[in-house]
Amino acid sequence: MDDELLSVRVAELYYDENKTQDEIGALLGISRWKAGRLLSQARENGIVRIEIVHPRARRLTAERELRERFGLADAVVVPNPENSDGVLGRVAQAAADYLTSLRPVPRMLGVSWGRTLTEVAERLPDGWATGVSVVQINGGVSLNRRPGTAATLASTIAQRGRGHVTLLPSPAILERLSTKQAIEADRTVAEVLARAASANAYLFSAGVGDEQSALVESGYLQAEEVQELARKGAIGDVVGRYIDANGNIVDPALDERTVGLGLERLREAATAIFVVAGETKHDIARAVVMSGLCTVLITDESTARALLEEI
Amino acid sequence: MDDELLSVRVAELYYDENKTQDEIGALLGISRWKAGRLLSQARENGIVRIEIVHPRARRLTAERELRERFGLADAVVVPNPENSDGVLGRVAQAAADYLTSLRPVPRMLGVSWGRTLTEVAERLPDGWATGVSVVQINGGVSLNRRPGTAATLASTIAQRGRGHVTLLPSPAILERLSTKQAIEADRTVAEVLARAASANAYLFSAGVGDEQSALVESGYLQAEEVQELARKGAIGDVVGRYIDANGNIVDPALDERTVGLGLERLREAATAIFVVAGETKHDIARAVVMSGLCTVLITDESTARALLEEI
DNA sequence: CGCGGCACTGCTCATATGAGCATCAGAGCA
DNA sequence: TGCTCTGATGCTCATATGAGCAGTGCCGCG
Repeated sequence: MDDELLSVRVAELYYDENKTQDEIGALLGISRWKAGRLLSQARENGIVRIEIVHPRARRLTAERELRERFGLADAVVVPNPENSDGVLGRVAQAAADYLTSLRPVPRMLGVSWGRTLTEVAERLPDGWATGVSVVQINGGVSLNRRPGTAATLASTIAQRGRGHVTLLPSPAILERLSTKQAIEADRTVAEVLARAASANAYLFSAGVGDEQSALVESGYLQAEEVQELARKGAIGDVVGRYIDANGNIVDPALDERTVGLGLERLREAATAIFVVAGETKHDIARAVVMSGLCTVLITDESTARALLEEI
Repeated sequence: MDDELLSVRVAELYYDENKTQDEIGALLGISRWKAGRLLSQARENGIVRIEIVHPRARRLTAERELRERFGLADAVVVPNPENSDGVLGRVAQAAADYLTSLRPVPRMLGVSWGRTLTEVAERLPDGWATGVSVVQINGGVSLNRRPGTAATLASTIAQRGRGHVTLLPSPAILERLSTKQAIEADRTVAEVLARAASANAYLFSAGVGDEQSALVESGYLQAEEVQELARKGAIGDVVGRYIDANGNIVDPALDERTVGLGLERLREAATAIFVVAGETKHDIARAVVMSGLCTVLITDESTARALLEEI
């Protein structure tokens, strides 16, 4: 009987029959230590596969690699479910879990909006914090076709955290620079922006630069404008601002007309939690992570692998 | 954080990060014992799945149940491969392994023939035994369309076991009873049959009672005859003899014309190794096992499950 | 209000396990 | 043949683990 087969036998007796290595040794006519060594071999060679099957399980090895590779403060990676839908839910759940156990508890939390963050908000348990101030970090009131999502999301997070919300009463992108400057000068808006800049933690996601983008759906941009941005190298948007693969603003003029927290503030934040899920967002995720826009990454395994597979 | 989620975290740290339960306790702010308990829970609830992936792995739990349920001396169950072909190979490999490690080494081994046993013979390692006498237990020389398989199989087993083979020089089934009696009376045949009856171990498989049966393919029976047998309740054949679900001979007249070891000899044998694989053979496997035709069963997991699922 | 039952906790102690080390057998070579 | 090197073996000992037990707090019930 060759060594590999013996490994298999030992592994079977140990894991399926839960015998002790001593018993296994006696049974197979080998010493206790040989049994132990064969067992380690079996684990190393992948003959024994140990898997943690649970929607809220994580991939700690990938997390460690991400932290090291990109200098992140933290990373959370959840396994992809069998059928690819449900990823968003899992990642959102992980983000909710992360927020809940985040220490120190953030006093002021800046949030952006979008489908991903809505899912996160819905999964936050009641009482996830006590007395958190939530502030919107980019505009989006009223023009949204599904009205109120942006506001609802932020206020849900605040309510469940036993705190209050400050909404940013402004469109995300304005048509004219002068209007943008005017609205920014307005005291109510200026105050919100100041609060946003002073938050000690941020929670945001990112959009892909295509026609299904939330900014297009909400009417802030035309499909053609997005196509033009893509031609200029845009791969997606973060808090309403389009960036290229290096994390740079693609169209400074457009960016000037965009109301909300600047990317430089995000880059210097102590805690910037980036939540991203799904095959379509691999590229924008890479841009965000590589250009230092976040300190914490929460994502799915397939995205994590894509990030780590880089040479 | 609820208990289930905590279990998941503990399992991750224990199995993915191989930390000790002590470390995990410190990390999650629980006692070492609580960590241990959560780990057992995780295993019990199936959150942790430990699998042994190897073509030669076995299913020891099923084996134990089979032994207990059917009073077998031994049972070997191999996992079904992903794609259903390859089962026969795995089971044959298991049978070869079993024979190789069988103690006491059989001095005289009675073998039947068929595709399954051919596969077994091919997988026996050179030198699997030293000086084994192999004897055919049912007829089949010459009429076989793939000539020599039956003989080759037996002599391969003998050669690799450093022994010699005794072939049964007779058709499996004769057209007339008188011919059968005459050939049985012939000294060369009678001697072989006597040797067959005196073997201390048997190795055999079974055929399903349909038109693709080896007995039909070899020309011993017509398709119509098999259909007629099926109408009478036959579910398959063992060493050339057709039996019903209870293990009884279906057609005594036909059985009288069949040359080879009787089933009653098989039933009283100290070691009768039955090798069977594949979905189509579940019924015949059940008949053989339930009617005590074998003392050792070697099969695949799906067949084992079918046998055990009985009420 | 007091009591028994029950689940859960953290302990003690026996046992199982892995790391590190001395020993040994066999291959390769002078 | 005798030598050295290498890889495997079985040991000692420190550590990790699980079984069983006593203490604790909570619940429902009289």
